[in-house]
Amino acid sequence: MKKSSLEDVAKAVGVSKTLVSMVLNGKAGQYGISKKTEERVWKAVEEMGFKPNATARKLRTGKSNVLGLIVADISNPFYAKIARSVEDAAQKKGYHLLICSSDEDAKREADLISILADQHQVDGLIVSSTLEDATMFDRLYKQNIPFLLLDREFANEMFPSVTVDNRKGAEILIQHLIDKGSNDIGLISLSPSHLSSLKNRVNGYRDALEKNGISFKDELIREVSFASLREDISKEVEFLLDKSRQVKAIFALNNIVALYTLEAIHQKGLRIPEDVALVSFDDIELFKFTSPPITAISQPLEKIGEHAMEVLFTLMGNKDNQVPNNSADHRVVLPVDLMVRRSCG
Amino acid sequence: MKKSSLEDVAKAVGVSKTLVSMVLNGKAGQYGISKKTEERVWKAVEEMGFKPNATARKLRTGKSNVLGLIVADISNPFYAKIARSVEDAAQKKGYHLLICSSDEDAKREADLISILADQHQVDGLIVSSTLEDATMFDRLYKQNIPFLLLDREFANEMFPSVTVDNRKGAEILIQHLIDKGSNDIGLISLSPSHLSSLKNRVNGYRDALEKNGISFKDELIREVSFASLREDISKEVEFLLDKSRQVKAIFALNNIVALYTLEAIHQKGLRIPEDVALVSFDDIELFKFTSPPITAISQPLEKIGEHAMEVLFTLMGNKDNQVPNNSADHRVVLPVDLMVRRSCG
DNA sequence: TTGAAAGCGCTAACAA
DNA sequence: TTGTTAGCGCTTTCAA
Repeated sequence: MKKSSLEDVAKAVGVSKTLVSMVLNGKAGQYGISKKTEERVWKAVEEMGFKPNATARKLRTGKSNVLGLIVADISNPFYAKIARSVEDAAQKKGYHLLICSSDEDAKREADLISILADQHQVDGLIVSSTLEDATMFDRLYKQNIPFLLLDREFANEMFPSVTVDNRKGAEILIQHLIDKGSNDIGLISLSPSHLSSLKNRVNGYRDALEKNGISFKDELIREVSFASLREDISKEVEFLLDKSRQVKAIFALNNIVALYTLEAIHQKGLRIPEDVALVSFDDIELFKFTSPPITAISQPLEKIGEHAMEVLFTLMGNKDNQVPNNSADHRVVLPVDLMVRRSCG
Repeated sequence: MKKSSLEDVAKAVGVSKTLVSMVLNGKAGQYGISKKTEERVWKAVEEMGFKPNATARKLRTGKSNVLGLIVADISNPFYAKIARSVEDAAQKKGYHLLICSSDEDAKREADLISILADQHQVDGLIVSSTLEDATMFDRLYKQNIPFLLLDREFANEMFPSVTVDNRKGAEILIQHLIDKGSNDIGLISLSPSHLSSLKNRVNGYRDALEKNGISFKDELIREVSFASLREDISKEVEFLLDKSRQVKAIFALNNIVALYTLEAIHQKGLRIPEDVALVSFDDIELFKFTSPPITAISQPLEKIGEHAMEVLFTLMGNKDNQVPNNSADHRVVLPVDLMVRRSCG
């Protein structure tokens, strides 16, 4: 069974391809095509089960209704939720998503960006970037390819982005710990630690200490590697919870770190929150079910997708007109919520 | 900055588009292009940062290196893991994935299949289908579009598929419960219950009872709706754990059901496993961290992706030759593992 | 060893 | 109110 083309439909109806194309694109009125002809076209389209070839259309118009989404790891529930949120928002506008995982690998991410932008020529690109320098995005900008940074941004650049208020979130979280009586709070970060989201969380941590007149101790900030999370975290938990340090609470900088930290604490035979409190950024479903449930900062995931699409949509409409990509309108920072559970008393 | 085309490269080197195309596709040797010319072409390609336009290529050759993946919900960690597994396997062969969620909605799934197959004309389609009848896939078969069913299949059809041994898995799981002393075992299924994976799990449950001479009680099989899981499950847990029924264990048919069941049991103030045991199909990371950790059947997720790509790859190579889609070689059933944790004593 | 030309299926400018 | 034609960027005959 061969797929039918515009030409087949045109022949069947006895009109030109042009006319069929016009009807299909809802321009029958605009071109003053007679109602009767239009109906005959629709009927044939229906009967033949004709579906316009998106590839040909893309080649001609430059529009494919496909967007690229690059995240660190689609199997991380946090990104999976974000992806779903973006998918839903995109779907409402008739777009679909090419989803790729970069594994926080700069080379891989750069490759993916190039493949999606240069080869597949997606209409727009949404990236939760692991890159440290912005040249890749400068290039996209110069190439006039609409793109949007998600979750992470670049310090000195004004690229369009949708992020959450990481700094404020961390501050609220730490303030909560302090209110609960913890003063010596360990922090477990992870590399690549240049990520804006992580940096801002550390800043929020410092803000909270400062506001409460607690002195900042460099040695309480630990960093583990993405490649060897489990072992590193076990070691750092050991380090932080050494009696000499009097650490009574640990701030895990993201959901995965929180999980391994929880595991490490359990393995040491310590109780949460009696022996040590635990809080995390990136609230995930799982945190409701752990023992004990973990207090965390929750991000407005549905909003993230909605805003992402809204901004990107604007950008895509503005491909070659005056509104510059670096307009402040194109930088959205969403508020976060503190989810209080039982992991800090 | 405009993207460069084959023509630009050709002009820069002073040769024809044909030649550049040949070089780019690694056919320089095959056509006897001189080493010197080839080098000049590569140099120009490099300098100009030329990337072949995948859309144009697709239009000409029919190949896009894009596959479609349709799952119920990409934010369900089970599907997220599967997606990642497929992504990795696909990536190794140079393919990327258009990922869509159907929300177990038949209409939506059918639409997605049509959009991916007919409009975007993906090279292949991987579907974890929620459909009850197979006409959609009959159509794909007739259209010669390579596709593969994942996780779920159709009872009387021999479509290519990669599934796990749901029946055996459920049997092992229930046997484990019986060994631990449970005889009256409730089962919480969910609609759409026509899914082969779910049906087979119920069959496995019956197999185990039968082998142990335990009489099957219809009223112990409960079904909840995908749309109102939480409330339904709360009700069914209430029903099953009513004293009159003496149910000492509950089998949750998938991961989401398990979570809500866990929640419902906790809310009733009952202890697991002392008051009631709980087991689940679909092992997910989370089950290691719940209180108590949940005994479950684990599926070989990486293998699923690998086999999926292997089968699909064969199919794609066989688009129009003799090997029929319904060859037994194209139906893979993978074994599963019992992960014993603390939720059944 | 290389090039010219046709054509994949569509849309849009222009003509009628 | 409808049709003709060119061309998006590529690959692939066929010819030289």
